[in-house]
Amino acid sequence: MKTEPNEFSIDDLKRVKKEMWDGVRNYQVRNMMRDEMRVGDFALIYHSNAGAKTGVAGLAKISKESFPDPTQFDSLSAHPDLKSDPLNPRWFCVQVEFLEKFDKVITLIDLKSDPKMKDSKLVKKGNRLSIIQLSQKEFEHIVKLGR
DNA sequence: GCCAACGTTGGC
DNA sequence: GCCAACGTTGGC
Repeated sequence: MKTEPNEFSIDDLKRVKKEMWDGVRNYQVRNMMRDEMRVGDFALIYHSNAGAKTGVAGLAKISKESFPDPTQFDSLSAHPDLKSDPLNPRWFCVQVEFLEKFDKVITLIDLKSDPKMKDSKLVKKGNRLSIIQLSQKEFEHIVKLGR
């Protein structure tokens, strides 16, 4: 799950323990959160736009399954969607809970040069989704690198 | 700051 | 439904 660390980082998640993953306004990503994520699923936290520290920063888990993203109805939020009907909401989010911060960031450069990651959606060009699915093996490999 | 690679919008 | 124009993302 991508986040810009100057907006919300793994350190912020560690401090607040749990956070609503709101603001997603992409249908594919919404569908992943709404239809596939379940309580207890693991999620790697990825720092984007972080210069040399762009990469995977830590581990979290899903602590609450999808619910309507309240920020879509808030005209003062960063991503209001006034066309979304409160009785039939368009956007959903999940809640994420901190598990651990990795000792070092596994940089995108590391991952791109890693043969075990060569088939991963994470290193494929053109991916702009803020949530990217990994295989079990890819996930376990990154966790091992992080620890 | 640049720009490729998207996704969305809206006229037709 | 098509597609040009536009806006956004995110690595570099």
